[in-house]
Amino acid sequence: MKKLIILTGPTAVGKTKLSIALAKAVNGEIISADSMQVYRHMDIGSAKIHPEQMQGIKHYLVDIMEPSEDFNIVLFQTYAKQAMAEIYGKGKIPILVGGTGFYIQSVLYDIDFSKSDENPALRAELEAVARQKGTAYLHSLLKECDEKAAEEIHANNVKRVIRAIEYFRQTGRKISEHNETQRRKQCAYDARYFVLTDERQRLYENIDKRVDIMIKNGLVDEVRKLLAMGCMRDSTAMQGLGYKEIISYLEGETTLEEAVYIIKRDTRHFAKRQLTWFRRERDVLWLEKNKFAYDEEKMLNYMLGVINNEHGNREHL
RNA sequence: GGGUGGAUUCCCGAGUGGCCAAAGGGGACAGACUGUAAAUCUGCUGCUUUAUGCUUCGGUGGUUCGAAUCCACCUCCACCCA
Repeated sequence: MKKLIILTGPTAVGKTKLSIALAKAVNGEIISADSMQVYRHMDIGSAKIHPEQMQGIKHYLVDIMEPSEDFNIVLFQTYAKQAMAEIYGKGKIPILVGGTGFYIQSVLYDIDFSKSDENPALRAELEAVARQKGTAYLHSLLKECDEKAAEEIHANNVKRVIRAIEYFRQTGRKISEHNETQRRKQCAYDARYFVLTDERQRLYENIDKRVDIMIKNGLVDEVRKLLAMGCMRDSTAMQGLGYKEIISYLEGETTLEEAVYIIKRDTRHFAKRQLTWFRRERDVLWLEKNKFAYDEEKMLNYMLGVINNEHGNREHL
């Protein structure tokens, strides 16, 4: 099995910095697993790595889309696999770095997304149904075609209810069964899955600080330019933290102060959700910064030890 | 100095005699997630031995079978008049 290193963790924990040192130490190249850094012109708000910071380490899946295009997990998986093939071809190790846990999972377990395309017309139709007849009614439609999915998905979670219905209408199969199969998949690589974390309070403080810096660095201007470029408010890219809130401000719906408060708060919520995701993942190696005295070299040494161990993650758990 | 309005659980805020451990929102905490995932959604939030239990609605005392709700005094805050 091929070696794959994953370095993830909640937003603002310090993944980027550590990833460069790691890539240098293992002769690796970095594939960004980040749903927002794929977009060009979204540098400040996505906390994108600067080219100088890369220190010659090649990065994949950064700046590959226009904000007007919709990125998604299937594209991610496709491109990431291509990048990995390229990296293995060079005899190097791919390092997946980024906070989008779902993206990481799609590669690690090679989740199968091939059977069902998204169908914008159907989605729009079902959204209209939800609006006109209510979420309970929409949910009852799901119950008719996939009872198990209906049990698992809360009626209020309209997006997921719609996807489940869409899946059934397009493939004639139940998404609940598909999910069940995918869940049982074994890891496709000889992987080391590191999750960098810090004490909750420190993490939150860093988030607040980072948002202030983003504003200072011109986030508002960045968003203004994106809008001038014709970016639509409801595009996937503009759902990113820091973008949708600044748009609200620019549209006069909130003050800048309120927007900043909301960005900070929602980023904290996001970090919490990331942590919940990683806790649930199997075979994860937690890198708690305080246990390494916040010393990057100590963390790196530990990681190298794990990486060079033939037995992989399990031996260390 | 005089007058009026206010003080509610971590915060904001509803509650004007029993159905109130107290609506709603926020935060915090926990969780779900398999083609929008920085999205979307859920749960929970006084204490405990979980009960016709205990403590809580600025403080003290009172009225009442019963008070966050009524009365008296006190403390603090806001505004108005001097």
